Amino acid sequence: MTAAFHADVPADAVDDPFASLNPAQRAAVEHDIGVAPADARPLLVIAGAGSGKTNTLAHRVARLITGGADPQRILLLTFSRRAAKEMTERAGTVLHRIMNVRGGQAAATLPWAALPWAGTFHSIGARLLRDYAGRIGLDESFTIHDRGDSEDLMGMVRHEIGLTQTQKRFPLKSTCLAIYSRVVNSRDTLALVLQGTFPWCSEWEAELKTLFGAYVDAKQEQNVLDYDDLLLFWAEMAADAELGAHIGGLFDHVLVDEYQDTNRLQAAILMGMKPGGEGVMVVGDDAQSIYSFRGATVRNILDFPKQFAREARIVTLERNYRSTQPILDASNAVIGAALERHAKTLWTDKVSTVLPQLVLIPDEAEQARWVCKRILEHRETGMALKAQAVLFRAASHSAALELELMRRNIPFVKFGGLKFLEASHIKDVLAVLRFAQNPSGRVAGFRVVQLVPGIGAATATRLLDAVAESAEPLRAVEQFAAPAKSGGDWEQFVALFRALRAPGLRWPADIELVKNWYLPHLERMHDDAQVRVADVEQLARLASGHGSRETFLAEITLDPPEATSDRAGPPHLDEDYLTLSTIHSSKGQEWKSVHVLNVVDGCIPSDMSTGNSDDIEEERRLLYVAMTRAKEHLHLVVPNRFFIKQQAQMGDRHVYAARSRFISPAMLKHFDESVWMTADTVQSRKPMPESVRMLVRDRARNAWK
DNA sequence: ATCTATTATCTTTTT
DNA sequence: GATAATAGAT
Repeated sequence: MTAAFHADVPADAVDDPFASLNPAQRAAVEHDIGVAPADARPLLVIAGAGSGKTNTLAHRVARLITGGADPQRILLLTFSRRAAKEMTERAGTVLHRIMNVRGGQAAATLPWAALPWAGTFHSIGARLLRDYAGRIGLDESFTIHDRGDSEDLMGMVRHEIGLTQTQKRFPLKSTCLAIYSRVVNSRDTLALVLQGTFPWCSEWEAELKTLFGAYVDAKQEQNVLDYDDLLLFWAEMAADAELGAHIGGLFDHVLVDEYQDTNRLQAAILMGMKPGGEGVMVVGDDAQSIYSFRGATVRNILDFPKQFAREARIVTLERNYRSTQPILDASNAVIGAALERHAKTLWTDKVSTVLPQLVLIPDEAEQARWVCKRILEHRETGMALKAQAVLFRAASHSAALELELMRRNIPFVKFGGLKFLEASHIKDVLAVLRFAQNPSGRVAGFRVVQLVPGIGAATATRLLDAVAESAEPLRAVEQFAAPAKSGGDWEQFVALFRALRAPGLRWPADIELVKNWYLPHLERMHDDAQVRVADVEQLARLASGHGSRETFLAEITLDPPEATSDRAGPPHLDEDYLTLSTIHSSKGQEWKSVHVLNVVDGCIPSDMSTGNSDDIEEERRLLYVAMTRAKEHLHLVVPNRFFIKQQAQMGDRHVYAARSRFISPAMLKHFDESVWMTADTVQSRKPMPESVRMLVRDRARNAWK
């Protein structure tokens, strides 16, 4: 259908819809257009920060379609769901513009049903696994564990095989899962991962190996998959000669965004589907690689050109459309000090006399006040809150600022950190739905059953065993002899379970049933039931937007609502609000004004990752990413005194922090340095803070330990 | 066997 | 300052 458009439109039309692209972007967009799909060379686009990467990808997709590609056969893999959505919309916009330019009739009839195969690696993996479940010995009613669920299952297995009773403390379940995940995603051996990333767990290598084996068995028995399985199983399918070719054959074009943050497993998926590299295009920037803690490796980008049967073409985008030259100068200086990177210097024609600001502040409380003040000043000059953001290394770093913003009634939305899904009442509701969907899943079942008064761990285990042995889960539940004291509460649960398993049930009726059953328990268990009820209502609203219980459960775990604000639900879209975000979650975004909090050693780089030089280099890139989010105004804030929560034996304390090591004295010329000290502050410093006395006392005591 | 209170441990970033 | 394993009360 779309091929027809191509035929009757000259590529060099006067009203060229691609006129806004620069030569490098154009080269990427036009790469091998008109070449038979099977002959197209792979393409690597190295796209510097703010170089119009999204725009280029969107134009590329549109160009492929006008060139005759079938949108149903384009696979577009992005890093987040949000990015997939944005990319799809942008491509649609470009396409519509092209069609309008090239004669209205076509535009009116264009069947632009978006891109059905645009999404994250994980969500596309989930979909393929659901489609091919039968072929690979998987029951298609599988449920997907989020990180919390996976940790709980790891904990259950660890307990079952007796690793909780060891002499010396065994690693926490969260650590065990982190190690396991790292092994899977990096495709390294357990020994190597332990040595490189978790040296303090090395002594447990043999036990960990046993534990992971049992964990994998448990997942299979219970018909659950964790995040890593979505990639792992996909990679396994892709590695199979026949199945891999079949799945690869579903697509003519495979485009991958943020390729610097993919791991070896993801690269293997790509290789398995398209060993010849035909129709493969990846976009990334090694200077913005910030996810190595998740197994991502820059090697994917570096090795890409020679990885396939056909050598890849490389296009580099160096022109920056986002920031002013002074902001770029400072950012380039920071990344220029990196040990190893692809030489690439961003440039722009956006002149400005405003240098990025580096401001020294007495302490964190003052930092919060100062940032609020600057934000309001910006707004006075007509800059909406939506055009401003505050970025930080760890979610907890914004606590003081959040208080100050609330005190001043400045609306904000926070990205990153604690999620909606981690609240216990939300987990309860989802666990009920998950248990109904897949009664073999013990993590969900274990949680749900214990909500009934009088039922604890022991009874729950007996029930789950009964369910596992029975062919018909509902019957096992109905016939189960619950403790007498659970009485009516138990009967109500059985009634709920029966209703949820009934064949005629139409989503989202499920959620109403669960809500009615759960609310009384919520009142009973929590004093602050009010707020929690509002969260459950919010979840119910979310649920009604999905087609079925199965898709709702899958999508909510793969694409959790990521913003949290203190009120239930984010502010309305038409309202103006400030963005607070971890640097990781700020990837791909931009604002007119950006504040970066705590630009001190101990935060950036984080205390946690000063171990080896690779970690430190990643922290440097993190600062680079934060700085390059700014279009016009960039403020780096350096609190002099900085409160940290340390190990118990040291106690909480203030430390006198130094400016981040990533901003060397030689770089100061790129900044406008200032010191902020109010009369207010000078006075408040007179009384000795309590915690400083504590530190002295602790030191005296520790000297004898 | 369940529920409640107490003590010891660890505290980044996320699909 | 939350979480997890443990001890004690019902």
